[in-house]
Amino acid sequence: MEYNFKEIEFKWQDYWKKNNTYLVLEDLNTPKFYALDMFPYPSGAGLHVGHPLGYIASDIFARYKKLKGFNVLHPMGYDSFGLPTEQYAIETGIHPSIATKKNIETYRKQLDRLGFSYDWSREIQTSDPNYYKWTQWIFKQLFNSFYCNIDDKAKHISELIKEFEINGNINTKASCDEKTPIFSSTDWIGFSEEEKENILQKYRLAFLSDTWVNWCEGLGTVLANDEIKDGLSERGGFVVEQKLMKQWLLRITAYSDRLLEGLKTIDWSDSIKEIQKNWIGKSDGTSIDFKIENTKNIIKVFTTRPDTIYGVNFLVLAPEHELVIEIVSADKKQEVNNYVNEVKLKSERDRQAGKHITGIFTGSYAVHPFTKDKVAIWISDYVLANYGTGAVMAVPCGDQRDWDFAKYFGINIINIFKDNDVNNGANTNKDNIITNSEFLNDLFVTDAINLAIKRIEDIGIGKRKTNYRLRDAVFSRQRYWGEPFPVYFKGDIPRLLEDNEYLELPPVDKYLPTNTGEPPLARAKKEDWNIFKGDRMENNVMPGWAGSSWYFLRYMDPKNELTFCSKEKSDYWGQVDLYIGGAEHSVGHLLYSRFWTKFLFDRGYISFDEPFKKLINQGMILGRSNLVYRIKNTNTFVTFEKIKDYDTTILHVDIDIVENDFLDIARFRKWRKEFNNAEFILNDQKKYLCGYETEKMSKSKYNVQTPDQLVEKFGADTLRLYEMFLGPLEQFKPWDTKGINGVHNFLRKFWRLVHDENNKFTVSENKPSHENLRTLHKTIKKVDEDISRFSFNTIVSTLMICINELLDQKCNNREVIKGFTILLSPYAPHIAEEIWNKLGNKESVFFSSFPEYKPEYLKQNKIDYPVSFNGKMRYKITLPATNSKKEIEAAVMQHEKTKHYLSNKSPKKIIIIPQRIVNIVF
RNA sequence: GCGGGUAUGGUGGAAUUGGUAGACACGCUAGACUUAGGAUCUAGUGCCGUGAGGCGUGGGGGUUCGACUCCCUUUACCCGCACCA
Repeated sequence: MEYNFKEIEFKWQDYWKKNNTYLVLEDLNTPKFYALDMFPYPSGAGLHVGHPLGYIASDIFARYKKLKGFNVLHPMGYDSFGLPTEQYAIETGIHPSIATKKNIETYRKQLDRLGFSYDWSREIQTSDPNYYKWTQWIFKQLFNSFYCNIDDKAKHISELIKEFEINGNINTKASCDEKTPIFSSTDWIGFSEEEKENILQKYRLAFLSDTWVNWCEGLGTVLANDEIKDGLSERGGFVVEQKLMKQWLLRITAYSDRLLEGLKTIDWSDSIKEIQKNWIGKSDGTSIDFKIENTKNIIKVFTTRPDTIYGVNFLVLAPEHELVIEIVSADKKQEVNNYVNEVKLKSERDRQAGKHITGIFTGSYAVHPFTKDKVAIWISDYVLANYGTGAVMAVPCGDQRDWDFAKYFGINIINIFKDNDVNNGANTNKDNIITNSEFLNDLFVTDAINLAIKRIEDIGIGKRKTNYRLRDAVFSRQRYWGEPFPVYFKGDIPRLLEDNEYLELPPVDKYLPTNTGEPPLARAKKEDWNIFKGDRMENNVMPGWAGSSWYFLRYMDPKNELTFCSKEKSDYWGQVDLYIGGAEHSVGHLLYSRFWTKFLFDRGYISFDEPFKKLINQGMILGRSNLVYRIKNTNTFVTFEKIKDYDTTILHVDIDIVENDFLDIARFRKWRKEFNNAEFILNDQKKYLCGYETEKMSKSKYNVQTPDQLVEKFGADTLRLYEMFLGPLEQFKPWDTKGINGVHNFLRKFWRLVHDENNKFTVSENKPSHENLRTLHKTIKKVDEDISRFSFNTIVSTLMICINELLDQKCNNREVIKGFTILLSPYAPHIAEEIWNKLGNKESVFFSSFPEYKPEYLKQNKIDYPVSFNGKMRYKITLPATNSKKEIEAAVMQHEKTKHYLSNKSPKKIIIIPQRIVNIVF
C-alpha cells in the first residue's frame, strides 16, 4: 500500500501523546485564542458522524490560529450528569457513575482516533465531585446575592440586609417577588429569623418558592420550559402537567433586559439571536388598576394598548388567579369551581390543543377607571396565569382573542376606531385613529398610547411597565444523577453549608423516588451524607444545565482547588473566541450560560459579561436510509426500477448490507429471520437496487453511520476532510459516503506527488518556477481568506486544486511542498505530520507557522478577458495586463468573433473594466 | 398567525464588494493501461438542438451595460415561538 494511513495515523497519535504536543499553558507574551466545542453528553451509543462535524471545524480553526502565532486553548470534556444514565441505573441498579465512566472511555477512544488537538490535561466532567463542588459554590453565591436595580447588577445580600435595618424596604429598588410586602426598619428588626428569611427569599437570586411548575410524571421530575416540546417532555415524550410545588428557582428575570441588550455585542447568527429575543419576549406597556365593585380589591392588568381603554367592557382573569375565589358571587361559586378544577386537570398539551373557547362569568363587576361603567369579570383559560398579571382588560374591537370571546358569549362590542366595522373581527392596525374615547379622541394610536399612560400615571391607577415572557428558571430536579444542593433545612428555613463545605452524592439503595414521593436522595440516611446538618438535607438535585453553564471557565484553570477559576487565568483567556455546537441548545444552555456569566461578572469574579463572542451552529448531518420494496402480502422484493409495476410496502434496510444502493442479497436473507426465504425481482443487470431517503439518523431507520467504520476504511484524515467537504458548516446536509473516495484520492495524489514508484520519499531541490510559486501563493491566499469566514468546505476544494495543478506542473519542489504541508496540516494533521517529518523537520508541524503570502507571485502580465455581448460571455481574448481601455477596445473590435456576434449591427456602448471584463451592448 | 432561514446540473456543492454560472468532488459516457486495483491516465458531461444558435440559479416583475448576488411580489420546504394581553 502506497499511502498507509493506518500506520501513519497511529504513529503520530502516539507521538502527540508521548510528547504532550497539545499541552497549553498561559503565556502573557502571546495573544490568546479560545476555541471551544459544546461538550458532549456521553451516551451509551457513542459518537455518530454528526458529532465530530463541529469538533473537526473547531480543531481546524484552533490549529490554524496556532500556526498564526496564537496561544490556543482548545479543551474537551463531558457533560456527564443526565437522565439517560440515571434511567439505566434505575433499570440495572448499577451506580450511574459506573456507566458514565464506561461511556466516557468509549467517547475518548473515538475522539482520540480522529486526531484532535485537545489539551486533555484540562479535561473536565460535570459529574466529578471536584468539578461540581464549584457548581455548588456558584449556587451559594447566587443564594447570597440580590439584584440591585439602581446599579443594575447583582450584589451581596448583606448590603440588602443593611438597607432593611436602616430603612426597611420602602425605597428598595431590587428585583423581587411581585407580592413582597412593604416593611419599615422597625418591622424588620422585629421580625423573627424565619420571617426575615422568608423576606430575603423574595430577593435572593437563588430562592425557594411555591410555583406552578411543569411536572412530568413519566420522568418523575419537573422540567424547564425549554425542555418541553409541544406540551410533551423533549426527552421521552411524556405528558407534562401544571403542578404547584416548592422549588428552587434562579431569578434570571432580573437579567431580562441585559440578556436582550447583550445580544447586540456578540457575533451569533440572526436566527439564534431571534430565538433568544423571542424567548425573553420584551413588551412595553402599562399596568392599570380596576377596582372591584363593592370591595377593596383591585385587579391589576397589563396592556400594551392603553389607548384602547375606552373599548374595555369586560375583564378576564386566569382561572388560577388568586382573586377568583374572593370575587366569585354566591350563585356562581359552584360553576366557577368546576371550571377551575377542569382547567387544572388539563395537561399543558390539552390546554394548548383545545382551541375552542371556554370561560365563565364570575358574577362580579369591576369599575371602569374613566367611565365608571360596570365591567363584567370573567375567567378563561386563554389568559395565562404566569404572564403579566394573570388578568387582561378585554378590548374586543382591538384584539382578536377578546373579539372571539365576546362573540362566543354574546358580549357587546364597543367600537373606538374611526371608520371601523366591528362585525367582521378585531382591528389590530396601529395606524387607526381613536374615537368614542373622550380625551383620546382623534389621536393616532401611538400618540394615544403615550397620552393614556400619562393620564393613568397622573391619576395614580397604573404605571408604565415592561413585561417579559421569560420566567424565573426552575432549578430543582427530583432526580439522583445531578449536583446536590449545598443546602440543609432547619424547620422550613433553608441554610447554606459553610464556605468550605461541599456535598457529594450519597449512596442510595435505589434510584427511585421514595414511597411517599420524595426524590431519590431522601433515601440516603443521615450517615450516608458526607455532611449532614439541621433537620434534613435538601433532597432535590440541580438540572442538567447547571454544570454546563460555566464549564468554559473551568477549562481555564481545571485543577484549582482554591477557587472555581482564578481571576488571573480568566483574565488571560477571557471570552470564548469561537464556540461551535448544535442549534438545539439555542435557548437553554446558551441563555443560562449568558446569565451565569453576567452574574459572575457582577460579583467581580470574572472580567467579561458575555461568555461566547462568536458562535457557530453546525447543521445536522442527516442519514441516508436505504429502502427495499416488498410486494404486499408476499415475501418478494422488487428492485427500485420496477416498483411502479407492483403494489409494494416500503421497508428500511440496514445500510451495512447495501453497497452503492445495491443490496447484498445473501446478507439480507441472513439479516432477519423473516427474510430467510425472500424472493427478488431484479433489474436488467441482475441486481437489486434499493431506494433511498434522507432523514435524521436513528437506530430504527438502520441509517446510523459511525465514524469508526469510515476511519477504519479511509483513515481519520480522510474523514476530517470529507466532513468539511460536504458543504457549509451551518447547513443541514445528508450524509452520503459515495463522495468520500474523492477526498481520499486527493490525499493519495499528494502522497504520490512526494513518493516515487518504490514509495520512497522524494522531493526536488530545484528552485521552484514562477508557475509553481503562483499555485502555492494563490492557495495560501485563498485558504487564509476562506478560513477567516469559516468556509471550511471551499478550503478543501482549494487544496485539491493546488495538488491538481502541482501534478500538472510535475512539481514536488521542496519549498512548495513545505508550504502546502503546513496549509494542509489543520485539516489532515497525520499525513501532514508524516510528510513534514520526511522533509527533515524535527518538531511537529503544529509548531510551524502559516506560510506568508507574497502578492508578487500572483501578478500576471497577461489577462484573459471575457468578452460579453449584451451581458452574455461569448469568447475570451488574452491581452497584456498593462493595456489601456482604448487598446482593449481596439483589440476586441478587431477580433473576428466580434463581427460574428454583432452580426452587422453596430455597438451602442462598450463597457470595459480593466483587468476584469468587456461588455459590448448592441 | 408571528419571527428567522433555505431554494443553483443526475448528486454534494462553488461563485468573497453586482462582472466568465455550475469551481471542486461524486456519478455517468467513451477510450487507454494493467502484475484485475475500492488503482491510474486521457477525453467528455447544465438543458434543448445535427448545427448555427437558443434556454438556464423555485415562479413572476423591476433596477442595471451586466443580477445566483440588489429591490418588489409569490410559491415550497426547514427551524423557533404561538392564546404573551
